[in-house]
Amino acid sequence: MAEQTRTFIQNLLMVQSSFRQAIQRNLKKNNIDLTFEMLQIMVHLWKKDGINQQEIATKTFKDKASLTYLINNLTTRGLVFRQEDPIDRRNNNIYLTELGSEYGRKVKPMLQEIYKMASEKIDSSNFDVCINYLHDLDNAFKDI
Amino acid sequence: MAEQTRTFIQNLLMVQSSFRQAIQRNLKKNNIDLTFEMLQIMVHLWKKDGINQQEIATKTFKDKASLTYLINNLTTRGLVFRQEDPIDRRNNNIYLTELGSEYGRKVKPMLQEIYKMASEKIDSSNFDVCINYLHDLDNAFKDI
DNA sequence: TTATAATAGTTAAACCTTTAACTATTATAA
DNA sequence: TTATAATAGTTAAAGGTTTAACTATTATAA
Repeated sequence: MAEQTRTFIQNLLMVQSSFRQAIQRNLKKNNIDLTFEMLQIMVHLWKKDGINQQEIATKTFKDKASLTYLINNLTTRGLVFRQEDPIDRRNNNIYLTELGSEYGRKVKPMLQEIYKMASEKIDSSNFDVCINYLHDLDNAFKDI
Repeated sequence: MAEQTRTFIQNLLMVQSSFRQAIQRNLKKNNIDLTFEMLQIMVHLWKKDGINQQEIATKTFKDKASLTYLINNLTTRGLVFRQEDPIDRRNNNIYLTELGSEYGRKVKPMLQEIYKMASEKIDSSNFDVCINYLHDLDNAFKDI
């Protein structure tokens, strides 16, 4: 029923906002000079660097033009650098600097703690149902 | 468990992105010159105008500074106007213009159709569980 | 092989968000 | 009553997003 979907989206945007604020608040509290968006990029690079901008864009649901901007900003801060892929010269592979890796050792535990604290207030038995709900919505919107 | 929450947030951001794109796509298809953000404001005004900027900000999970910007933009397009509240002169009450109301008669059915189409692909029996999941997450992040 | 299409990235312009400092107004407590 | 706090809104600066047009490179099909 349409009104349920409307309500769900409303609440989804609410969570997106409170999540964002929680992240920003904790970055600040820990004196970490990163924006929410930069962090989104870095999280993926801490898992695996040397991936190109388009891959990062896809993983973070961002536009490739946003990636140009964000990678510029992260480069300026000395956290990452671009390296042209010798096999396919259209690609810029993005690598962490030593400083970029170091940030990870500080920030990843902070993130883990945030997720852990949130998890303790959630009834995890509903996880699968809720993830499916999100997937169904995502597929629906992609076709509309 | 923390990894579930991490996954949920990831998927939530995915849905937020596909929802946004669906809205933008359909606005464009129907030649409606509104951004996603302007639409968020207008949706609330079509329900009830004469509310102040802070109320709109709260309802849309936006900052009051964003509202100043967005109301300026909507005013420029001739869709709304500000009116100082005579009872509490700190407030700007926002009213629809005739053009703003007219937009609603075109855009509201489009939105309703989007929600309706999405709803048809969702198992609505899980709605309550999923809304509660969102509320729990929201409360958790507000405390972190 | 060569023309064409697809892909990765950049740029510029317009738009939106966030933060902090600021003004104006109203509420509250000593 | 008056000083103080709280609330609504604005502003400026820095940052992020979106779109379309663009370049460079690689893949594909005639």
